[in-house]
Amino acid sequence: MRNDSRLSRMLHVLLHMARHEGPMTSDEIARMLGTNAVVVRRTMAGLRDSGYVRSEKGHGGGWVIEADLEAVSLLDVHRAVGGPRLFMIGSEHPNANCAVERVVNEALESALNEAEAMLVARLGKVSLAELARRFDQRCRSTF
Amino acid sequence: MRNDSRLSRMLHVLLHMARHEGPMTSDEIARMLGTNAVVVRRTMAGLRDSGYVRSEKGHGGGWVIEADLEAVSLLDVHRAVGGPRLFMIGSEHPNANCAVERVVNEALESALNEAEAMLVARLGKVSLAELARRFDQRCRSTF
DNA sequence: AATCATGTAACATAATAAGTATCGTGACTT
DNA sequence: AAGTCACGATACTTATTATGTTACATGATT
Repeated sequence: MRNDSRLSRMLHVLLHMARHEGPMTSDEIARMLGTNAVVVRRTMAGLRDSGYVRSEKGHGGGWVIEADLEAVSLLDVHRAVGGPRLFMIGSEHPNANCAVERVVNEALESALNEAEAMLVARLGKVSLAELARRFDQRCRSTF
Repeated sequence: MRNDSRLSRMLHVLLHMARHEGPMTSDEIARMLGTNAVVVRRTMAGLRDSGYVRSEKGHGGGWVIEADLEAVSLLDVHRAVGGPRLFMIGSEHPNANCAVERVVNEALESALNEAEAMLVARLGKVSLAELARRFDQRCRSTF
């Protein structure tokens, strides 16, 4: 698999739901994302457990957004979908016996931790509402 | 596979070689890393192509470090081993048709690019010599 | 000539997101 | 009450990529 695109996909879905009246079915969402309804349900389950969306069965059922757009950040969504590991690179043996290895790993992990802290801060600062506003602005500016 | 540990491993090896007289065989290195000689050759090939190490066949052969420790940064080594992708997360469809998707992906990629720039800058600022000095200091400080 | 060490190719393994098929369950419609 | 719709859950498959492993060829040294 090339990339973990769960965060990207879920943000895409949440913003659509925010501008959509009534529930959206997993099938509709799947077509939107170019994937499968089962994948949608699987990924949205995390959002449901976090209370950002609600799901309803039966006729007229589907997914409804419940989140306060101002209160939910991209970081919140990242965590809701499982908060996967961010970096591809790293070290085996975090606590190595070899002194050389320890020096190397401390240098690497320090750099990685700093980058992760920045990324987390950055994602935590942007709300769903902010993204929605950017979308609205972009739409208006085409006139 | 959990993590791409090629950078970590190669730094570990380079620092050992910097403190080691004469060539080290792939087998010695493999035992040091807890892996296989073929994996060592495969990974070290990148360092050889970048001119950081030299390999010699036959009796008394093996790997010799050639890098100027002051001139080679962790970033250089990262690139020499293939410069793999740094982040696990990202978006499919960098240039989506959907305006919502574009807004989402721009926000994500902006944050990722910023974190990547910081990480690259951080790795580019540390030289092999600096790591070697840290190692030497740590050894001295145990007396 | 024998031995040692690298170079290379081919194949296996592990981890994980994603894709797919299937069946169960609850809810709404008629 | 029956039928349909949509989610829930399970199981299996696929794709990707670093890593592990086996085997053999090539070149250098003794």
